[in-house]
Amino acid sequence: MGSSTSLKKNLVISQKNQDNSTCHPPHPIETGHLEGLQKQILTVPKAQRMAEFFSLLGDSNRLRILSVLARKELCVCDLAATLDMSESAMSHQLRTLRAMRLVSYQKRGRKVFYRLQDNHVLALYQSVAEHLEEID
Amino acid sequence: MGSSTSLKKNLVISQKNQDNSTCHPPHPIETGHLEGLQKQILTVPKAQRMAEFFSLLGDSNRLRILSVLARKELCVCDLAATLDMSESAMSHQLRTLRAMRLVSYQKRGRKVFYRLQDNHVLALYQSVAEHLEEID
DNA sequence: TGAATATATGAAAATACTTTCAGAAATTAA
DNA sequence: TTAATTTCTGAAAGTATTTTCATATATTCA
Repeated sequence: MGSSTSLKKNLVISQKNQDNSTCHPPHPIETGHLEGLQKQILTVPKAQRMAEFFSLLGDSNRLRILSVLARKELCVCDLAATLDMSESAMSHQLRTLRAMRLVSYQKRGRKVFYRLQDNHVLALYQSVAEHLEEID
Repeated sequence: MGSSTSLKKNLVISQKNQDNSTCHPPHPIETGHLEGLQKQILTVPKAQRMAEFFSLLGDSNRLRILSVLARKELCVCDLAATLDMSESAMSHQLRTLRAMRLVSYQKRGRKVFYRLQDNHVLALYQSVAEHLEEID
């Protein structure tokens, strides 16, 4: 069982806007007051890695998969049945979760059982759940 | 200044797989042992709201915008210059951040200054930063 | 071994997201 | 008022992601 992922957007791309005239009616900005700022902000590579991680949680099917696995390890077909997804779609999603090490798996007979890799992710999404209740 | 957003994927869609034969070589699954599970998992609407939130953080430009605003409120054109994005792209991104109430803004003269709405988001992404350092 | 079951995979189709482009709207200054 | 500046907007273009479909691989059982 190999491994590969999607979520490429945040991995590689960069280097747009090579010429520094980013503003469309270009205006003479004195960037002096911005330089200090530029050194402190999230670097592009870090932002990309972080965004890749958040993107992983930015899909309701993946979140539901994680919420099921939080309670019980489960094989692919039961996951698919529980969440009303095709087994193929489930398999693709599990692959991306695997690639980011959010789940681990164990083969038993012809079934493959998936489980959460750790509880860090759960903590994270509980934190978001709270935030969402706050802003309502 | 109106408001509208993207990130539609997690908002509305559902109801795929209307027929219950989700498994491709359909197999007679006894769903009895899954019913308890289905009641406890994240509901689709909740998962969608949560995914929508994570998606918002799932873009490196948006994360960098937030990281800049964490230090200092800034107008659109300075944000654009700092992060090397076009002002139009910046404006579009700020709109989605506004729509999800992660940033607020204040108009002064012809400039519009954006700032973080609260520090909840920062806390969240610090938590992810830690996770990312762990798994390296 | 052959048939059935469970999962995985690549490619194409279906969707979704982000940026650019062209131009509108609002504000300021001359 | 006219010109310049700043931001916003809708639509199209460019890119990315997710699902489906067809098929491959692996395991079990008869």
